[in-house]
Parts: sequence; C-alpha cells; structure tokens
Amino acid sequence: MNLKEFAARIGLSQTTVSRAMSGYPEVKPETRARVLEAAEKLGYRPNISAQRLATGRAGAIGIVFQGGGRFGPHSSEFMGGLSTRLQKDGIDILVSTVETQDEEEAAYRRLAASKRVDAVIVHTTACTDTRIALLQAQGLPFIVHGRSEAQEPFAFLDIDNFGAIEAATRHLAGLGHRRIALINGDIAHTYARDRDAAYRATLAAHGLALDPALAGHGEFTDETGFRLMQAFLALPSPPTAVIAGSMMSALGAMRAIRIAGLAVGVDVSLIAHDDVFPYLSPDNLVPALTTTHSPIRAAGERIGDMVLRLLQGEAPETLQEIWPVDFIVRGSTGPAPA
Amino acid sequence: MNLKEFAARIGLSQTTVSRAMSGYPEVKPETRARVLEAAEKLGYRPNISAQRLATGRAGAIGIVFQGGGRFGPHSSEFMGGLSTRLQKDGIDILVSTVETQDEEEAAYRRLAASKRVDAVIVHTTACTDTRIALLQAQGLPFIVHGRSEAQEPFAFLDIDNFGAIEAATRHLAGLGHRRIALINGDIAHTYARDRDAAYRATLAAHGLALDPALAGHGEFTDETGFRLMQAFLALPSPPTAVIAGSMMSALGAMRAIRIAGLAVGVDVSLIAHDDVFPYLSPDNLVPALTTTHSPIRAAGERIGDMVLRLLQGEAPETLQEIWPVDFIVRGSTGPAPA
DNA sequence: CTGAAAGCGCTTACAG
DNA sequence: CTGAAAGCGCTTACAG
Repeated sequence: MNLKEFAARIGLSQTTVSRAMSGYPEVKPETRARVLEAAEKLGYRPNISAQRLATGRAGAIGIVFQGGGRFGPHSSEFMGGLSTRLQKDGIDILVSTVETQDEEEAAYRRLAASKRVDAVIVHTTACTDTRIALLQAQGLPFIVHGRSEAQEPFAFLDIDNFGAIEAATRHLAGLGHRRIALINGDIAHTYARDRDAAYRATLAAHGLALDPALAGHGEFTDETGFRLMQAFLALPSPPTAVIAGSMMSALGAMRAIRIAGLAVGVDVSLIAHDDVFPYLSPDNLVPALTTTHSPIRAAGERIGDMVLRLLQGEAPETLQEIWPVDFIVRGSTGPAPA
Repeated sequence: MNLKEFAARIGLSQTTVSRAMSGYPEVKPETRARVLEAAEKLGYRPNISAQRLATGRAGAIGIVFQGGGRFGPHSSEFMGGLSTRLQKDGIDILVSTVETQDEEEAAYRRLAASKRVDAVIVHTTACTDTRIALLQAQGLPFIVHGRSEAQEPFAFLDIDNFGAIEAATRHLAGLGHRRIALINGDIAHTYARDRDAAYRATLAAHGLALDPALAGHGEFTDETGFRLMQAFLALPSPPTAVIAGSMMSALGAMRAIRIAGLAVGVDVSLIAHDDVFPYLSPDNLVPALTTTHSPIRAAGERIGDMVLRLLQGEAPETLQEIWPVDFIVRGSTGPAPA
C-alpha cells in the first residue's frame, strides 16, 4: 500500500498523512493520532527509497572494512555499539568490504556520488591518513574512530592510547621491572604509534634503556602474541614484564610464558589492553589479567551519537573526544623477580 | 550532477545514458563506451534512491542481530564472507540490532513494509523458528543460516552438525574413552540440538551410558567453557574427554584442565568445533587442538551467492545446502588414561 | 490546520 | 539503435 491509497482509504490528503507520519507540528493532534493508528492497523509504511529521493537524505551511514582481516572481534564489538545507537534514530548501517587502500578510496567516491549514505565512519587510522582529505574533498561527512593529522579539523573519537600505555609502563617500572617488553599493533596506525611513544617516554622517565628487541608488533592475534613472546624469552636477557596490545595477543603471550615453564605474575608480569570482549574476560584468566580498559562497544555507541549530531549540522571541530583509559590491577602483575 | 545534466552534457537522451550505464544490450557499443568514459571523467553516478524507487528493488539485504551478545566473533567472520561476496554485485548489507524476539520480528515487518531490503538473512535458528513463517507471510525473501522446521520449504545453508559431533564422539570412543563430556551451545538452537543428538546417538552406538552431568551448555565464551569444565572435573568420576562447541569454550576448558594439574591430550582429551577465526588457530594452541572444522566465513560467502540467486528468481527449495564438516586430529586427543 | 501540485532522479514501455 | 514521456512514492513550498 502506498501513500496515495492509504490517504484515500482514511479520507485525508497525502500531504496531511505525510506530515502526520513524519511528526511535523502543523498537524492537529487528533488527526495525527488517527493517521498513526490507521497506519499501524493497515500496515502502511512509507517507501524508504521514495522518502530518500524526496528528501535527499540517505538515512544510512557507511563503514568500510579493508580486507576480511580487519573485520575481527574489535570490529564486531564496535559495530554492536554503533548499530544499537543508530537504530534508535532509524539510521541504517551500510557495510562494505574492500581489499586494498585504492578500493577503499573508490568505495568512498562511490558512496558519495551515489548518495548512498549520509556519512561514513573512518577507522583504523594511519598517522597521515589520505582518506580524510579525500572525504573532505568529496564533501561526504565523516567521523574518525582514532586520530590522524590533517589540514582541516574533523570529527573524531579516540581513546587516550598514550595515557594507557604510560600508566601500564609506569606501574611495571614502579614494581621494579627494568626489562619491559611491548607487543604492539601495526606501527603504521596512529594508536600503535601513540602506544609506542608512551612506552618510550615512560621508560626514559624511569631511567630505563630502550631495547629495540623488546618492542615487537604485529596483528592482534593469539599467534602473534605467542611468537613475539617466545622471541622475547629466547633473548640472552629476557624481559620480566610485557605489555600486550590486546586480549588476543595476551592469550598467546601467556601460552608462551607457561610453555617456558614460567609463571605469569611471578616470573613475568603481563598487562593487556582490554577492549572488552564479552566472551573473553581478563577476570577469568588465571591469573586474572591486569589491564588498561576501554570498552570499544561504548566507543561505537558514542560515535553513533556523534554522527547524528554531525548530520544535524554540528560543526566537526565541536565533535572531538579523547577518552581516558582505566587501569585495573589484577593478579598478572607483581614485583620484578630478584 | 544528475542524469538530466549529464545526458545534456554529452548530447544523448536520458534513456540512452541510463541504458548504457545499466548494461542493457540495445545500446551501440561505441555509444556505451562513450557514456561510460564520460561518466568516469565527469564523476556521474546514478542516484541510488532514485534507481531504487524506479526499479522497486532495494539493492540491499538485511541482517538482524539480537542483543549485542549475538554480535560476536562468529558474526564478524560470517559478515566478512557475506559482504565480500555481495560487494561484487553491488548489494549493500543493512545491519540492525534489536534486543528481543518481538523487536526482531518487528524489524522484519518494518524492513518488508518499507522495502528497505530485498531479502534478509536469518541466523541462529531455533528448532521451531517463528521468524520463518513470519517472513513467508510477509513475502520477504530470506535465506536461513542453520536449519529449522517449517511448513513450507525455504532456502538454507547449514553445516552437518550431527556428522561433526558424531565423528568427534566416535573418535574419542575409539580411543577408549568411556566418560566423554560435551560443552554445547544454547539447546534452544537447532545446531545445539543436532550436536546433542549426535553425541547421544554415538555414545549409545558404542555402548556408552549417557551421564546428564557430562552434558553442559551455555554461551560460547571462555568463561562458560571454564566453568563447565571445572564442574566436570569436580565430579566423583570426571570425564577423560571433552568436546567443546567453539574455540572460545575450548580455551576456557583448557584453562580449567591445566589448573586442575592435568595435561590436555594426556589426562583429558579435548576436541573443539572450529569456525576458523583468523586470530585464534587450533594449530597454535599447546597441544594443538583436534577439531571439527568448518569456516564460517566460507558459509557467509556462499549465502551471499544464494541470496543473489534467490533474487534472480530461483526457487527457495533449490537453494538448500548442508555442508560436511572436516575432522582434523591434532595433539589434544589421545588414548584414554588406563 | 489542510490540500493540490510540483519535484526529487531515475527506469522502461512504447514509438520510431 | 535512440528518444519523449509516464511513472515509481514520497516531501514540501505555496495557497488557503
């Protein structure tokens, strides 16, 4: 049933029905109530494509994932938060996957030109990220999850990666650890660079030398955590403490520590950054894992808020947030072995 | 730039341009080439909403996740596969999240009435799943990931859960295990029921008694795996072998076994169902995990195929697949202890 | 507070 | 092989 039929059916003009359904103020309350009730009863819903064509709004936002590889546990938690928030305002999420950087940029051009979305979410930012300038040039509104450098101001939400790793490193230094290793993410990304910077700065602040052999990086997988930890432990002078970039890396690191016959929290202290996966809690590990803690789902919800405000016309430079990161001490960290 | 402007710009009618861009055959090859080239150069893209309104097709398929909880690692791998496939045909994926069963059904009604999607993917099926009848009644095409009972035939893709757990149970029985436990998923779901049925049937076939205390179920999380395994090990006569429904549960089970001072693959054999998470491989665990193996990403890709075929008019009853599940023996299974 | 009508940007049956 | 024109189902400026 379309608007014409429905309006005829209840004896009103299309105009009035349209206004009633969209919540416009100039409609008499009784009329609105009658329209809404009839729509419910007769099952009328405005055709979304027609609505979009008429208003020029897409009613959807886009998010592009590069490679299947980036659609991992972080993505799903983030998406859960984002979609929970946007759903309340009836905004759809359009998911695209691409293989390469070029394809990703092509995807934004396509989304912009075909008016398929009103805005996009950019994530997994590089230190100088070409996507930002591209989107600004295309005039496609966007929110960045993460941070980057750019000429023009833009809207973003990031966590305080520097503060998180600073707190972790400081804690370990305070416990007397002098050989502290870092299992970082891909150093091309801003968050990994921020973490690396915090690690270096805090070591220096405590008079600890930086040993490049103790700064590893790679994907946030069990395997990478395992491999890097094994390499650390094979050093002539292995670390007594490790900071892992994710719960996944931490799992692998714990395995490597155990296999070496060492005890987590006694022989080797371990801190992980916890993005909060409902299926894998640091409290449940043995020993419970000391973490820097920042729910990525909450970030998704907040970015949903921000994108709605952006679409209502708020200026990007007023939509910039950096979230502090909690530091939670549990059993996996202890004094440096004598 | 819209069609009118673009067509005027290159001196052709809207009709011809539209046909050239959509790949209709009645356009002269040179004309098509000229149109495509000009579109590329001038950056013209058809407005997607207008296209959809004119054709009546939404160009998108929908997928609804109930509760943030169901948007976990399985979902993200599945979505990765699905979106990779659909992207090739320019079909968008619309993600919705809802909290309850009622909200999910309301979401389908809304999607159907507003013609927001051409089809939906139904997943996490219950044994008698009300969503199927609802969608059939609404006339909204759909593919089921999983299986269910219904009056009318429908399109689905499922893995052979029965065969998988049968193989696992048989293998353990063949190794002499007589007390075999199962860490299953929520028994309301078809896959869990199929696995349970296979477990029971295979025990019976080997003359092994079923002990209800050895059949646990819950979410596919590390925590549930841990808790159930600890309960098993606390029994007067604990199991010597366990089958875990997911890699997540298996991680928790391994922890519980280790904490009890037992060795995986020696004191307690462990088999997990592996949906293949790129960040968590059974080969990398110690000992490497014996698994039933079926990449959920591949299922997502295949369901993408199937939904495209469904939209091209293939009958649902011709789109039904059950995939066999590989069984891969690694180090976590061994002879029953004497 | 309500309505007639133009317009959003496409596709496609019909005519040539 | 190409084009003029109707139609898809809404929204909204304008008039009353």
